[in-house]
Amino acid sequence: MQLDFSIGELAAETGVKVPTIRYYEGIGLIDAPPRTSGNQRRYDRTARDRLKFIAHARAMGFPMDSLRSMLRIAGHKEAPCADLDRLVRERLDEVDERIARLTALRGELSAMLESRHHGTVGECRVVEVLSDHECCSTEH
Amino acid sequence: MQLDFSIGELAAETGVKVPTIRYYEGIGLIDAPPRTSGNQRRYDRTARDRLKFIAHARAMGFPMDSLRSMLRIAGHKEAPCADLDRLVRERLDEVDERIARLTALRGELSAMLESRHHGTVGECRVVEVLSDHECCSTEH
DNA sequence: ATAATTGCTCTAGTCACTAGAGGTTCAAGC
DNA sequence: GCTTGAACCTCTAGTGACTAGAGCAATTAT
Repeated sequence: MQLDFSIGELAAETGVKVPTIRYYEGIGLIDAPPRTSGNQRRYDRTARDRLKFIAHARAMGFPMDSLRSMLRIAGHKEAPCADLDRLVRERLDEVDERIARLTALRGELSAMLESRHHGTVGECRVVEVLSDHECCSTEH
Repeated sequence: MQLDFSIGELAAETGVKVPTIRYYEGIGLIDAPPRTSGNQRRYDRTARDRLKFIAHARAMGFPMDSLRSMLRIAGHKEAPCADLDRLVRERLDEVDERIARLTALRGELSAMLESRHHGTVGECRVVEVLSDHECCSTEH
């Protein structure tokens, strides 16, 4: 439990910005670390790992809520993995759905570009398509 | 140019909520419509189409900035389509990239689920993977 | 004519940060 | 040991794109 990192070093290690680290502490996502006699934060490796976990999960698009759940679960090392698995699976489903929606959108966008128009905005299919949801083949 | 819709009717027609319509007016995304003698907003079909355009483009994930550009361009009916095309093409590229990133993420998530663990969080690969970016095959 | 609904403006709240002011502490060089 | 400059501290306020609520006025239906 050595007190190794200043907040700046922690930021450099994890890629999370200094004010964001303080913000995370403020909202209770990470614990308040011990301080030096001069009131500066000092973090240990455990804190660093926890912040890496957070940074990575955020980068993967996990919402803040899921993060809190995951952190809570990850704290109970003897607990069953099922809950954690469920969160990951939910996220996986979300990702699948977003891929599907984006793929549909992709089709729409490229159809817009392909439909030849007469060179002026007035006759342009892009405007038309964007104004009229009915002409889309898919939902979004 | 008949004055047909109250703000509530416009909301019902377009799917954009009433306060959001007022917000759009406030930030100058749509024009301030004429008012009744009692100071209520009355919209015509042109305004409705414009709002539909906005709603649809937003639903397709166009950022607010692109929206403003598109609206500006769409207003000049005699202008060439090239600028509008460029916006759509940019968006298409963005969508392609997001699909690629999500697909990579999908792989990571399902790999997490597949790697068999021993039933407790302590040995769980999910925690490990989330803590350690190095073990990822891709960037996010 | 009255009641219910819808509308009006204005302020403030949300989330996840980010920026800045104004002041203190730490680490390095001399 | 002292000084300098970078990094740290707290606090307030701002961001974008809305959303919620208060308190009041207008419209619409009965």
